[in-house]
Amino acid sequence: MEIKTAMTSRQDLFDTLAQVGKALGSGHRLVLLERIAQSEASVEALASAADLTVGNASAHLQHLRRAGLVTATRSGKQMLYRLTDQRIVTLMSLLREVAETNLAEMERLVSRLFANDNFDGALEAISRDELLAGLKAGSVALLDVRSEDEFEAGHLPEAINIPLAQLESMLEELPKDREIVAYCRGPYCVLSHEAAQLLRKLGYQVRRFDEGFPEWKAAGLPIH
Amino acid sequence: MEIKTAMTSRQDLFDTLAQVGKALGSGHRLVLLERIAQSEASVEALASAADLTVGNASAHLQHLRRAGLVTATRSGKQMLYRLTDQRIVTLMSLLREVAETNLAEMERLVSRLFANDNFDGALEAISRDELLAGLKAGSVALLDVRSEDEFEAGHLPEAINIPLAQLESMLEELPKDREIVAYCRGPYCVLSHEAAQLLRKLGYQVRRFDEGFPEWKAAGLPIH
DNA sequence: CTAACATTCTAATGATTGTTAGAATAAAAT
DNA sequence: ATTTTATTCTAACAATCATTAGAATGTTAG
Repeated sequence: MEIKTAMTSRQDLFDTLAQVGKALGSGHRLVLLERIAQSEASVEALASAADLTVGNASAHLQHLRRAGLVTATRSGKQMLYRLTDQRIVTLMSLLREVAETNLAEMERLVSRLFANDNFDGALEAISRDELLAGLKAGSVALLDVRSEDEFEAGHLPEAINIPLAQLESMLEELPKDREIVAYCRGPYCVLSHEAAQLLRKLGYQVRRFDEGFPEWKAAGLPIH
Repeated sequence: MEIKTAMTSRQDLFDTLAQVGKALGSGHRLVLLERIAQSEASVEALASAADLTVGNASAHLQHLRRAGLVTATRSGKQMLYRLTDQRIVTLMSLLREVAETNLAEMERLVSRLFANDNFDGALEAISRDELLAGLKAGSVALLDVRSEDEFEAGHLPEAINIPLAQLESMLEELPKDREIVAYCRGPYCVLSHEAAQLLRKLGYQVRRFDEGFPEWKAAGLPIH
């Protein structure tokens, strides 16, 4: 009898832990989390980022909320969702690493996502350590190609912001004397990739950062 | 059209990533993983550890396998399952930390699991850093209260193994001159807790380690 | 070759989850 | 007060998942 209650409370504990796992067990929710990690955002903004109906997005957000991954506060008519905890970014990075290491399909999907990268490896990514070294040496300029509100909510130091859609018409903003490093939301965000491709076609020295703003912030590096 | 294919391959990628999340989204699978993290084990052993029928355990193990978290090799009539990757232990630790930080219910469940700890805080746990310091100073003796085969498959350096069930009849094995630190499978394993309680009742100087063997190993610390 | 054993597969069941459309709620603007 | 806007809730349905019992597969021992 004693043993049985011990067993069930142990199982209850793992079931509760599993709630957090379950929250990470939906592609739609992972996309929502990736977007929330950039900046707090309204249900409508999140629904559009994840390509969901508002009702459905709201339901997924409740799910994330029950799992303790996000919190919501009201601001006027809107509810703004944010991550409860920077460790959630680390959790997602680790999930990604484990998946990339152990699931053969991931490799195929990643290369399909970045499929138009057919410029003989020129669009190779730059790692966090290389980027830090380049920034210290003053040899690279940072370009943030996310939307303005994501940029406003936080960005890498010294970065300039040109959302991808406006890039071609705002080339004069770019420095000519340094290599440009473009970044965006994270490893599976295509914005920096497309920016790098466009700029390279136009003759710029450019690479993309292989992570994004949330990973930089979660690593405790300085932000603005 | 181009955008649509980009969108779907992006969604496919997150869906595949979500497979790993889903694998972590079941209490039964988390219990299986905790046990597998101790040592490779047969389906029957795993089923019994998680209190499942063999068929059901097998189905869950297939699920974990498809998610890339475990691999299986045949040894005679048995299939032996093991973790693909030490990072999975880290992933579970992070899951636990996030859950404990952000889910109020976790606290209640943890304290219920260790409910008979009513010895005025005497059974307080010792952290990894304190343990390392104590080992270096030679002031603590390590006691592994897991089963023999888990111990054989790997244990903390200098630890002696007395499975909990035999502890009371093997007290002469314990050193009298040092504080004893008991450990077992991990933070949610009750074995070390019950051992510490028993020994304390018998007058020993004893605490429990607040993690377990898998976390120690995943941290890259030396094992035997 | 046959028997015994460990595991996986299959089919059927109930339980849980994802999704949509539309009603209900809550705050802000007219 | 009424309307508009943003979000959540409800009910319903389809899809997926967990579980069991039993058949099928593969391996070892006699």
